[in-house]
Order: sequence, then structure tokens, then C-alpha cells
Amino acid sequence: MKNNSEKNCRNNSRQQILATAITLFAHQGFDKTGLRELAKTAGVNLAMVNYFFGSKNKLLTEILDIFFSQYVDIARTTLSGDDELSVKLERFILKAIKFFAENREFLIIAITDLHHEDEEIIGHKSTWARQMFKIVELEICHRLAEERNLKLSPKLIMPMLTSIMSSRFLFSPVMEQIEDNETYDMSLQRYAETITAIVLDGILGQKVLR
Amino acid sequence: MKNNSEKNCRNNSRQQILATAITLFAHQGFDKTGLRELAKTAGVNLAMVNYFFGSKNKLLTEILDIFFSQYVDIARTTLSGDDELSVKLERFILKAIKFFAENREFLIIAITDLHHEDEEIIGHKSTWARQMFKIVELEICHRLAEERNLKLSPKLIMPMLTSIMSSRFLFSPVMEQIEDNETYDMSLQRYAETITAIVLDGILGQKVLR
DNA sequence: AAGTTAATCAAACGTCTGTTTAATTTAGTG
DNA sequence: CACTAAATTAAACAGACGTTTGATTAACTT
Repeated sequence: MKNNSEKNCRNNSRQQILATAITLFAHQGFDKTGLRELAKTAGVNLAMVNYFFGSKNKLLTEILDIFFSQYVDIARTTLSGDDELSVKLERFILKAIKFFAENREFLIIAITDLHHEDEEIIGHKSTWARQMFKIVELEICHRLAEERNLKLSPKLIMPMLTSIMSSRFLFSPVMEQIEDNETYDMSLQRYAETITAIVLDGILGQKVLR
Repeated sequence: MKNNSEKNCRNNSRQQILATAITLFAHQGFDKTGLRELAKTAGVNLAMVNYFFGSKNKLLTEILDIFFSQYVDIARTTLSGDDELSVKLERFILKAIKFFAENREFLIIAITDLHHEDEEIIGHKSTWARQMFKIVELEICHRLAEERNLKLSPKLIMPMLTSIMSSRFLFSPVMEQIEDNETYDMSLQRYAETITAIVLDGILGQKVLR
């Protein structure tokens, strides 16, 4: 109890800053969010951000770490094992999409600030990407090569899978602006199933009259 | 000749600003690129940017227009007609990927600054997305529904196709940091073929011993 | 050659940026 | 209660931001 309240007190401002940063970075972008706005929204003093995180960049990398460590973990647990490749992929896609849906804001920050040439950020991301690379290489690409003589690089598969799974969440701000007269089932469950089916069997390979 | 030099002179600075902006926005991001840096790199006076384009935002929307108008045009020309759906899709993917490769910088600007809640930018993008929506709905989704009883929303198909085709180019800054001991054929032609095959037949639906 | 329009320029506008400092408050320990 | 360390604060730092202004130069028309 004492230890708890102690840590709560110590980390209260820190946590508040982190949570607020995730929301603001995702909605406005990292660069468009000023530290003053962030501090005011989080209800803390401006200097607290640099006090707890060192710099704005460090705050971003900490957010990236939270996201990527979970994403890598999902890939590791769902893709390892001796199951059929289709089973593993289905497991991975389903779980990853649910993770993306529950962490939209993380996803947006992690993916859309992906290209900036900031050495600090790129280097940080590539550390996580390297881990994903190895998992995908071992569990997907080697299996495709052995079982189907399909030589595909993890550098192709990994971005492709991540992109296709996250497309719904990244495009949503624009898609919401478009009126749609026909009604489609766009539930998350159906979305995950559809993406899985397309990745496994393609648009044309799916069973007719499904 | 007179007309040419006239227009050349008039548009020289303007063109220079536009070309420089595309490079800088793509490499550093829109927000990280200041107008002073842009003007200096382009070799023009700072005030010229607002003189020719009105504002920094307008400069961005003009860049987006150049990209999206071509992208919509590619979709329209490759997807319309009475050919088989697989033929149309193959045509579209091949051409779009080549277009992306030749306009990487445009692509990065158009896609990665996609989520920012700036009303001006989002509204502008949704205008183009609406055109893509109609083409994809008419030429892909309706055909899938009629021929295969597959009810898929254009709001799913369009972001998915765009994401999967652009994944290579968007992830490249991070992927380049990863050393790869095995050698894969990553030529553009092979990339386009692979993406086409995966979209049409999925990862598992492809012919063994291909 | 005079008049008109477009293009270029340096300079300043007010505001916001991330970061640091030093003083102050708060809380926990002996 | 005194001591120590962590947390919080207001204030200032130097610089960058997008945009505007008014003067000046260049080019084209009549």
C-alpha cells in the first residue's frame, strides 16, 4: 500500500504526460504538438516533460517502444510453433488487427511518422524492425521457401503485412468523409477475417458464394 | 519563343519552389521543413513562397493534387473496360507501382501526412478519395459482388490496395538499416509481379514451384 | 519613352518552439 | 524535528515559425 501510493504519486504526472502525448501525437502529429499544449492538456508544468523524459524526442521513442514491443511480442507468440503456415498467419493477423484496433493512436504514431529522416527515430525503429525481420524470416519466409519454393524476402513480407492490416485505421480520417449509400459489414471481426482471407487466398482465390 | 521564355521566366521560381518542396517534404516531413530552409534551398527569396502559393498549406495541397490526379487517372484508365477482373487488377497494380516508384517523394508526402487533423488538408484529400472510391466501387466491388457474391466495401479495398502497393516505398528508410544475409530478387518488376500475385491469389494460393 | 504589371527583395511582424535555470514546495527517512 | 531527495514551479533563454509590408527591380504593352 505504501509502496503503491508512493509509486502512484511519483508516476502520476509522468503517466499523465505519456497518455496525453499519445492522444495528441496521434491526432495532430508529433511536430504539430507543442510541449506547452501537451503540458497544459496533461495538467502539469511545462518543465515536467523534460524532467521526466529528457526531451521531446525521447518521449516519442518511449511511446514507440511501448507499441513495438507489444507488436513484436504478438508476432513471436502467434507465428512460432509447428502449426501449418496458414494457421499461424491466421492467428497472427487476427491478433495483430485486434491489437491495432485497441491501440489506434499508438499505431498512427508508429506508422505515419515512419519516414522522417531523424537519425534518432529511424535508428530506434530499425532496432524493432530487425526483431520483426528475424521472426518473419524464420517463421514465414523459410517455410514458404521449403514447402512451396516461394522465395520472398522478409523485407517484402513484413511491411506488406503491417501495411495491409493497418490500412483501415490509417485511412479512416479520410474515409469517414466519404458518404456510402450501400451498406457493408465493416465490423472489426469481419475486417480481420477478410484481411486474413485476402492474404492467404487473394481476392480471387476465395470461395465463391462465401 | 517569346512566349516560352516569358513563361519560363515567370514560372522559374515557382517551379523551383515546387520541386524543392517535394524533396524536402518527403525527406523531412511537411512540419519539419521551414519556409526559410525551403526558400534558401530553392535559391529564391522567402517571400516568394507565399507570393506564388498563398500559404504553406496551399503549397502542400498543390503537391497533393499533382500526385492524386495522376493516381486517379491511372485507376480510371486501367480499371475501366470489359476485361476480366484479374486482368484489370493486374494492369492497375503494375502501373500504380511503377508510378509510385517514379514518384516516391510524392507518395511519401501524400500517404504519411495522411492522418493529420488539419481540416484544410483532410477535406482536400477526401475529394480525391471520393473519386477513387467511385472507380473502385464500380469496377472492382460491383464485379466481385456479381461474379463471386463477394460483398467488399470500396472503403476496405481502396486503402488496402494503396497500402499494399506503397508498403515497399514507405518502409524503405527503416528497411535499409537492416542487413540481409540472404539474397532476394527485389527488382521493381519482380516486386510488382509478387504484389499482383498476392492480391489475386494470396500467399498460399500461388502455384507451387513457380 | 512612358506606363503598367509582375517579380524580387530585405526587414519586420507577433507568436510559438524546445530546453534550461534556479527557487520553491512536497514527501520520506533517520 | 531536521535532513535529504524528488517533484513542481515561474521565468527566461535563444532561435525558428508562417506571414505581411513597402520599396525596388525587371519585363512587357501601348
